[in-house]
Amino acid sequence: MPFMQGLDLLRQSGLRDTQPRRLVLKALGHIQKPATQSDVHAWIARHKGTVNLVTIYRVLEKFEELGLVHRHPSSGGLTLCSLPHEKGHHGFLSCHECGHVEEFTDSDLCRREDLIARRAGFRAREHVSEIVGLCASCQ
Amino acid sequence: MPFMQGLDLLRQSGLRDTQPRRLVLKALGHIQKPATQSDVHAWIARHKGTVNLVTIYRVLEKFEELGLVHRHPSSGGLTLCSLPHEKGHHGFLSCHECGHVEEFTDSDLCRREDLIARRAGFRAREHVSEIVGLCASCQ
DNA sequence: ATCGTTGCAAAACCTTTGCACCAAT
DNA sequence: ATTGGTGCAAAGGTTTTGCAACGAT
Repeated sequence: MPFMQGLDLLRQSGLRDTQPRRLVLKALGHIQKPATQSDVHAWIARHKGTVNLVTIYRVLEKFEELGLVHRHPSSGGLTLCSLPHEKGHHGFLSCHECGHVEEFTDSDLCRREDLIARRAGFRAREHVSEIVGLCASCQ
Repeated sequence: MPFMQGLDLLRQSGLRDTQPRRLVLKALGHIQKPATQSDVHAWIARHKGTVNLVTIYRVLEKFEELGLVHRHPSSGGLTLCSLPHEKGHHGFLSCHECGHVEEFTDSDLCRREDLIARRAGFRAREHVSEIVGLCASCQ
């Protein structure tokens, strides 16, 4: 149950443990692909739950602030963070066939990016990176 | 005139050379930051031009297909491609202070990304990368 | 003359806001 | 009891669509 971590994280952040938040967490945990607010809404409805779409916007906004949910560069969709304890920059691997997404961290990649920035006179603050391709089971 | 390349590219692609397309190209060439369709529309209006917003959506859609315009990962804004001849993956450096954007290519970064993908069982097809920080003149 | 492009109006969508009520602490 | 969270209705904004007219070749 990867999404049980979410509830702990909520409490730690002083947020209340409510039904809508639990359901959104559960939905994201099952969908396992970048999803829109509307996808989450539909998933919950399909599973006999009821959460107002506006609430889903607000819940996901909070989750994103907490770093519990990430927004994907290319699709704009949202997913549960799968590496909630790893420090540093999180990159994404996305399968363009089945939509499967994995996160990764790689310090060599980070260092390289910092170097590129420095050479251009930039002081890097954050990185965004996504690798799109075919996952193991889609090849 | 970096955006004069655009007209050539249009002809090469068999597209017609029209006033709206010229104006959009000119606007992007001057704005030099990630811009929305509405930003481009406003720029043109401010410079005594008239292009319907719907047309701007359609023009930019075409430009993006041609690779003449890029969409930025973090902001979603559009910019003229500044490295239209460089082969391979284009990454972005963006300044979060002034909005200035530069593109870069870096084969070491690409190789590293391919390696990360391979280790996860992915076959990489395309990369998205953006480095957000402070540009030289904003530090 | 042909057919790609554009403008207009409207529809369809997506996201945000205000406010009253509800519920977790 | 307090205060954060939620639902509802409505507003605001963005993007898309259909169709007739226009204009580049």
